[in-house]
Amino acid sequence: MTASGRRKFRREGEGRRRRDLIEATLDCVAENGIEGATVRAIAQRAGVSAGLIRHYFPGKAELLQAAYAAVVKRMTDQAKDALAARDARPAERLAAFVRANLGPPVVDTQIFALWAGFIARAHADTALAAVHREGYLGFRDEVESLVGAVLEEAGRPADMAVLRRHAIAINAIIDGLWIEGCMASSLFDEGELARIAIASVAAQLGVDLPGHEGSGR
Amino acid sequence: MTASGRRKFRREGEGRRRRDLIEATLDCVAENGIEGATVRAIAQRAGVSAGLIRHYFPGKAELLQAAYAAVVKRMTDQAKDALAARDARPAERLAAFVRANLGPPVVDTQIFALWAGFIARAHADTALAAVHREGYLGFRDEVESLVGAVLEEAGRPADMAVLRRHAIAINAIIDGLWIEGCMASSLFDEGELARIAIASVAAQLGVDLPGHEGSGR
DNA sequence: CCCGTATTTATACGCTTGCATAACAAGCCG
DNA sequence: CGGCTTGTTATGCAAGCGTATAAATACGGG
Repeated sequence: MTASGRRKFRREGEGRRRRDLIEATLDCVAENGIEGATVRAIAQRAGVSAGLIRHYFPGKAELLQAAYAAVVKRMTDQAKDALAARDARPAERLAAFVRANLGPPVVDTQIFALWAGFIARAHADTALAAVHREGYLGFRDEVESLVGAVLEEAGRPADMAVLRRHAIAINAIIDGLWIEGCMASSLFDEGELARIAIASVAAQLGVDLPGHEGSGR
Repeated sequence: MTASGRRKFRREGEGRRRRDLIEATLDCVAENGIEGATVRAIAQRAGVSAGLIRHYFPGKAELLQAAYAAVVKRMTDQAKDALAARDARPAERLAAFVRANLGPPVVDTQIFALWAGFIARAHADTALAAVHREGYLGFRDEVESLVGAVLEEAGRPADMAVLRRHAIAINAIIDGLWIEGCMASSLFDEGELARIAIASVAAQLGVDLPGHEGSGR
């Protein structure tokens, strides 16, 4: 008898392993904060030994960066899906965009925990900050171009400066409501955040948007 | 020769020491994130030995709670000062409130770093979460009562539900702009955030507020 | 079928962390 | 001015961290 206590294992492709490790990292961060994402905890959740992490990532820092990039991608993809789905009127697309960002898949305790954990760390970690900035600017550009189309449709085309201010404000509304929703989801009815946001955006732009009370119902 | 390498020290009152330790904790968190706030780092910055912390706080967790409570107090006090200063028209008070929350003392990298660090941890630490919730609800109540007064002045008193929705939206605008300002202050001119917020709030409520472009200048 | 290689595990190392403890000294009270 | 209280320091400890390294295993190509 060999008495070999060594674990059996299967070899996996690099892509698969990296994905699993990132997913395990996100689970750990969501559950116990970023400080709960230790190398050992991540490895255990991924079902591998701790040393394997350093076979696929130069260090823990790089794994965290990859994990945060995955979070950013998940959030922005959700929003962009909402845009691709409708190629209808600009006002409808803007409303759908707002709704997508304040609905169940994005407004989520776990995603917020990830966001908060990484945002906090981004202050001391310039690499994480870069990942964040990239995703953020993409989001804001999206809002700006949507607003431009909506105002054009309404016959009130706006110059760049006005457009920029609208985008900043609308972005703030979405962000603010998203945070409130994530941190105290029990305080809001289903769809309430989206309705508040759409009404607020409509007031901001001085247009009617499908889905809020002043829109013909 | 005694060869005593032991440090000289002065005895201080309890209040003073606790305040210094909290201040040192905030400095550490702001500088290196919450993970940079180790017992030893805090003690060094406070100019005392590490063991003293446990003489004034049961453990590190309680020190962090006290520090976060100090942050919350600092932020809300700033805003409430803006209210006390003017007992003029409700519209002016609301504008001052918004401006106070989006000006230099509150919009600040360091305060944001503190906020982000604690918010992230609040997900796994129920005591911190309680501290946060308390400060947050106070803020929102303030907004709600201000909005009520403004609408009353405008001759359009609103029922509770409408008031609540307005407060949620306005709170979101302030929060969102605050975050944007803290994270990318270089992207905004001086006072720009406050101007955008006031314009947005004015549009939201359908009233004129002192300090935005449609207000008679 | 066996060898070679790349994946994976296991173990150990150095460091830092929060916390406990005991020695020490500052300042008050008699 | 000497003793006592207690604020304060210094030292040590066990646990946990990220990382380095070498052994062991899976699995494809000869």
